[in-house]
Amino acid sequence: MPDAAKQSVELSEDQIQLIARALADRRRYEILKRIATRNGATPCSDMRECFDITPATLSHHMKELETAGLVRSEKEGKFVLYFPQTRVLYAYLDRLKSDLS
Amino acid sequence: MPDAAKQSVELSEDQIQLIARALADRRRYEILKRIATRNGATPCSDMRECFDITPATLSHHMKELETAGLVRSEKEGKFVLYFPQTRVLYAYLDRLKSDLS
DNA sequence: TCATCAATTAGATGGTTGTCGAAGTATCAA
DNA sequence: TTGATACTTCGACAACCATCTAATTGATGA
Repeated sequence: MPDAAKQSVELSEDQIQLIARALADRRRYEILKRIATRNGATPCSDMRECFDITPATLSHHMKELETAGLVRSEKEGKFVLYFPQTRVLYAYLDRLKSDLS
Repeated sequence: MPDAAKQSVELSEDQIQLIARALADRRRYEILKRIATRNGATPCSDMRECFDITPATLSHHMKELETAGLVRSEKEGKFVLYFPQTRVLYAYLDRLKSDLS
């Protein structure tokens, strides 16, 4: 785990729910999995090919993931790149652990 | 963490989704939190008082939590007791960690 | 400038789900 | 046996959400 991922992040109750709901959709889960395991930039186009999904639907899901704080986006010309926000994921895991065990 | 919680549990893709969806509702999250932190039996009646909730709605949520495998129930006369299934929660956390980081 | 490609937004639709009241089932005590 | 209590199931309703098509914005290259 890189140092950046160890920095603690404060998650509000609302963000906890946003994250939980973001993870509760199968497609979003798979998309996030892909972005997370890449550990670098994932272009939007990459996912369109991979998931047999409409651009509109993909855009919707990406917004959900970004609103939840699980990914960050950057524009690169006419493309969009996505980066996993590992700190937020770890903060969520820590929160689940401390709330539910 | 008790030994029982360390035993690994195999979670199917479907169960992953069931758990994620179970956690995605605020009320269910609070209910589970209460059951989990008790670390023993939590009577159904206990939650009715605590959460200002209709019996029907509570019953619905408990079924969701139980179907997801996050709690186990036992009938005690006319009461129902709930027990946290810590192993399942930990299996879910492990899964998130390995899938998403 | 114009055509093209990438992605977002708008609007519509169908399916899912959280909620409740009412009826049903099960248990216990008098 | 009767009544009360604890919970479940049923049926309905409203809100939410994933999905799509079509229209829009924005950037690139010819």
